[in-house]
Amino acid sequence: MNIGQAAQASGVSAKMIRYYESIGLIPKTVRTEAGYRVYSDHDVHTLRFIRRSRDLGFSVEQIADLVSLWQDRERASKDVKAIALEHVTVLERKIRELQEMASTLKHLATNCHGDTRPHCPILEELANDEIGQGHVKPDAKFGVLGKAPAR
Amino acid sequence: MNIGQAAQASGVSAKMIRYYESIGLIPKTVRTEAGYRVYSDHDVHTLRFIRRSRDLGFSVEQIADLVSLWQDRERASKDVKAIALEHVTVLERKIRELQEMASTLKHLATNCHGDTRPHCPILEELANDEIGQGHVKPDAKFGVLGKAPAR
DNA sequence: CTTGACCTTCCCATCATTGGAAGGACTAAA
DNA sequence: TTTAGTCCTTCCAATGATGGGAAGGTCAAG
Repeated sequence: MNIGQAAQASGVSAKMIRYYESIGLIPKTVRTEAGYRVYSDHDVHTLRFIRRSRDLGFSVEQIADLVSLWQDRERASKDVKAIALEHVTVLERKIRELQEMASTLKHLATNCHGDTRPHCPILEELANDEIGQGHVKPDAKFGVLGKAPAR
Repeated sequence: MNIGQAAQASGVSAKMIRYYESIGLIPKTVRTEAGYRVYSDHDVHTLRFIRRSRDLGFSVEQIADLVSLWQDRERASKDVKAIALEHVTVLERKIRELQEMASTLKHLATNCHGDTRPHCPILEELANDEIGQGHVKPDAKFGVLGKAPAR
């Protein structure tokens, strides 16, 4: 099957399939004489594995590890579990950061009349020189809201 | 004061100050004869406002709106509140997505022995062809974990 | 043989941020 | 005064995962 059909069947866009190939996450496929990439059901199975890993928020780097463990029949399940739990830790830290932002904002918004007058505690708080550098302090490796898988 | 001191005082890196200037979030500063940017306490105040907005996860675009409302003495507080609440909505959706990922992973990890044997429910689930396209389905505009403010 | 849907590669944009190179400016000490 | 070191300037590139689009080749149906 061609790349478009593999994309359809796996839920990974053709663009991303080519990208995954280019970075070595998936091996280079067989090509037709005309240069078209050809995919097997097995390839689609792998792409689905990758897509579900993405859906769970794993990075491409982690997915590479997961795929190689998946294909290794001698693997130790603790190696997989370690990746998963490490990721859970990151997710939970992110969740806490976002929750702190949301609760701060909700609190401020609660105290804001939201009418046509200019007085606004939200702006006052943002302009408050008393609050130090850190406060919530997003972690060094990951930001606030990222860019999109966007299927 | 020079850009380095303004960076120190505001918690916004010199790099970012130049960037914010280049995109018009802050106005161009006065320069010394040698071309050095010069900042006042007022400028630092604005930079702190911006930094705190970033800490709360607002996008640069939203911050531009907030800054202009902040500087507008005729503003209506409802305009500020609307931006804040819109952002809360986004944050909360993001939180739910991450929570779903984390709980799925924790559940899978619980069922994984995590020993030296190869059997692993985590990989089995990732490889499970029964699960459809969407399932958790990260939203279209924002991804899983983004890049960093990283102070 | 044409049309339209597919495929190819290549480059660009996103978002906020960091890193670094090349070169000029300033400051303190020798 | 020279020199070392730190600061500043601009410009270019990379990050991560993805989409958009152009220019051009291929294929199947009509």
